[in-house]
Amino acid sequence: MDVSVKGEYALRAVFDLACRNAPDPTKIAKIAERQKIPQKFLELILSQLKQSGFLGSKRGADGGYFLARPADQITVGAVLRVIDGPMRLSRKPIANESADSPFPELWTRAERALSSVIDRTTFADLVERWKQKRAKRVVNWEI
Amino acid sequence: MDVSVKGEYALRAVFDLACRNAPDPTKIAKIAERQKIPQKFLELILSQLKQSGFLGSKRGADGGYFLARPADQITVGAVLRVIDGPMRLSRKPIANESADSPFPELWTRAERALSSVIDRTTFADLVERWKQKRAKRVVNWEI
DNA sequence: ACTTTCCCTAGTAAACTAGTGGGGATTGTT
DNA sequence: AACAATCCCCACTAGTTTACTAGGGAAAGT
Repeated sequence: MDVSVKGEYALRAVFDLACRNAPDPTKIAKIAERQKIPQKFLELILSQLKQSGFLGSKRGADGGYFLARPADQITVGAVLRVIDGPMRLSRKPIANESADSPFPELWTRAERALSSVIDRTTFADLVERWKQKRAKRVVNWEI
Repeated sequence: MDVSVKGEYALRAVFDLACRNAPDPTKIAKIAERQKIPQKFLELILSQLKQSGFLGSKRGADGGYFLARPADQITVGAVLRVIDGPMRLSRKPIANESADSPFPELWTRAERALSSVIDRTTFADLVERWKQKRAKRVVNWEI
């Protein structure tokens, strides 16, 4: 029960776009190269992220992908959910399964806990934290 | 990224044993019947739970399985981990992958959140909550 | 026209999931 | 000692999912 490779690629791709928050599109090839993702596979993923409304695209000579809305309005959880499917601990109960079990309540608690992290973290947060971390490291190197 | 059927079976089996906290062993067939788990599959799971130290067993005419330690010392998380594998959001970094990414930190936060639920919930907790719930329901019916 | 890009459908090897089957080893009972 | 009940162990498998790859087609810039 971990995030799929595909899911991680999707996050890395969105993060890549969030870093350069330029409005001009970034080419698939560039993202693939920087993030070390098989290009054809990435095409698939980006297309899916577009269908889901996270990304926009432009085609032709200097086309590419770009964020469809500001980075502080895209959460890690939302991206993960469209790529990897709903991220629940419980599974859907089969037909006439007696729900007389202590687990459903446990699952909702667990899901809430998980959600409190991934649905409250936006890509803007990630970029900011990452920049601060880099800054810190540079300072330490200088000393 | 949800709990496998096998994982859920394991939890239900341990819960079943935790409910009747008798020291005398319970037969696989009984657990399978009560929890509606394919018997042969359950054998596999119980054996694995025994290898991992959660259960003990006795064989022969009236053998069966029993909890190897008190229910308040077995957590949901621990059981889930031995059956479904480590429950991390991150995946192991491949060889020389640059760890220069904002995700590892996010994953540890998410894992901690999840852990705060599943590693702090013991089967004793589950049994207690479940009994209270039943009691409540009965009272409501009576009124 | 021509190239560069995104776009779309399909296929596929390997791994994993959720089981099943067959028999052996132990233990309690007759 | 014979026997039945039970756990124990190893292998096998249909179906699904994962992580890709192949091969083109459509639009936009120059």
